Amino acid sequence: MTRALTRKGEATRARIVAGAAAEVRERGVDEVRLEDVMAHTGTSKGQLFHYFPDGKEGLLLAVAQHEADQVLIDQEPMLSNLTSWPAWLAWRDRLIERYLAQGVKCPLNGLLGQTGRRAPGAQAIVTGLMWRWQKAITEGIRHMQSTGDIDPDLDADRAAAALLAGIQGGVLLLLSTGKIDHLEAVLDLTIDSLRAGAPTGGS
Amino acid sequence: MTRALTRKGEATRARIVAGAAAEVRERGVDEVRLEDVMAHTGTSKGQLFHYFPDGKEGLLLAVAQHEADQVLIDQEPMLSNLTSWPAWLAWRDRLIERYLAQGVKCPLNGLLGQTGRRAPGAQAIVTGLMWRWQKAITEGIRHMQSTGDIDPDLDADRAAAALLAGIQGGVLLLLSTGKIDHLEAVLDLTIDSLRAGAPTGGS
DNA sequence: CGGTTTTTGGACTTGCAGGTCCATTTTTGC
DNA sequence: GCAAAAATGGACCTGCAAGTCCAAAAACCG
Repeated sequence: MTRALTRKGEATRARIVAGAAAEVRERGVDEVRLEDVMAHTGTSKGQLFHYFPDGKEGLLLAVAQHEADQVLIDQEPMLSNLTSWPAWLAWRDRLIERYLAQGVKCPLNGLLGQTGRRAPGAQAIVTGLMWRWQKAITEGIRHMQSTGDIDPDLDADRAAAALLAGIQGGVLLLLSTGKIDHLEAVLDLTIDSLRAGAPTGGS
Repeated sequence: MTRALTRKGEATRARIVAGAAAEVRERGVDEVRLEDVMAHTGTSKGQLFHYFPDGKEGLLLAVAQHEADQVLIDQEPMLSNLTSWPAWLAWRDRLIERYLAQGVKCPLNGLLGQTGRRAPGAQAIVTGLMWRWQKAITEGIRHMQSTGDIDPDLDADRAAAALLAGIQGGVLLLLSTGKIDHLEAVLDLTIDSLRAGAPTGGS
C-alpha cells in the first residue's frame, strides 16, 4: 500500500487512467487493447505494467472507479440540491444534456452487468455508484417531504429506487436505440408522479 | 438464402444455438469460447463453421435473436393481455419471478449497449425487442384507457416508454447488485401511478 | 555530488482462440 | 443401390494481444 510515486510518476499514472478511460468510452471495454492506451497516452508497455502490476484488469478497475466518480460529479451541484421543483427540473435537464452529449459512449456500459461478473472489484464499484446515486435522490425526496411538497407517507427510498432504475434503463435504451426519449419520459413522468402525490393538489 | 439443411442438420444447428445460448448465459458473451460451445453441445469445429459460416459473430447473432424472442415469450400470455388490473399484476408477478429465477444470468447483458456497437445486426435485434416490448405495453395501456381504467389523456406511448425503461433499469440493477428491489419498486410504483391517474378516483 | 530508487522503452515470449482445410462418414433422392 | 450433397471430426495454421524482462535514463535525497 505504501506507494513510492514521484511527481512525474503520479502524473504519468493519471495520464494513463485518463487516456484509458477515453479509449474505453471510444471503443468499448472489450475492444480496448493495451496498445491503444499506449498510443493514446504516449506510454510504453513497461510503464503500464509498472503502474498497474495487475495488468489490464487493474487498469480497467482504476478506469472504472474514475468514471464512476465522474458520473456523480457531472450531476453536481444539482443532485445534492433537490430542494425545490425548479431544482428537480434543473437536475433533470442536466441529466438529459449530459447523456445526450455522451450519446453511445457510455463509460460504464461494459461494467453494468457484464464486468460486474468479471472482476469482483468492478461489482463493488458499480454497486457503490448506484448506492450513492440512490442515496442522493432519496435525500432529495426526503427534503421535499419535509417542506410538504411530497406526500410524507411516500416511501422515499423505494421511490428513489424506482427513479434510479428508470434512469438506468433510460440510459440503456439510449445506448441501444440512440434515442433519448425513454430517459426523458422516465424523468418527466416520475417527477410528475412525485408532484401529483403532494398533499397540495391531491384528493 | 437457399438452405439445404436435412433433418439432422437442422437439429444440430438448433442444438448449437441452444447450447451456445446456455453458455452465454453462464459465462457471459465475451467469455464464451467456441470450444466451450463445442464441448457443451458435442459438436466439432467443422460443424460450427458449417452452420455458421460467419463464425462466432454469426453464431452469437443467432443466439441473440433466440434469446430476444425468448424474453417476450416468457412474458406470455400476460404481456398480451393487459386488460384489467389483476392482469397487470399477474404480468408484474411473472416478470419478478422470471428475473428472480434468472438472477445474474442475463442472456442479453452483453448485447445491451456493448454488443450493439459490435455488430450492426445485434443493434437491430435489441432495438426490435425493445420496440415489440414497448408496443405490447402501449397496447395494454390503451386498452385500460378504453375501459376507463386509465386517464384517456395520458400519452400511452410515453408512459409505456417510461415503464419499459424502468424495467430495463430494474433488471440492470438486478444484474449489478443482485437485488430485485429496484425492479419491484419500478413495477409497483409505475403501475400505481397509472391507476392513480384514473378518472375514477382522481380530482 | 553520488548512490539509490523510480521511471521509461521496447524487444521478446507465450498462450490462446478463431478460423481454415480436407478427408471421412452419413444422409438424401432417384 | 448409387451418385450427389450434406454432415462430421479434428489436425493445423495464424495472428494477435497480454504479459515478461532487462537495460538505460531520469529523478530523488542526504
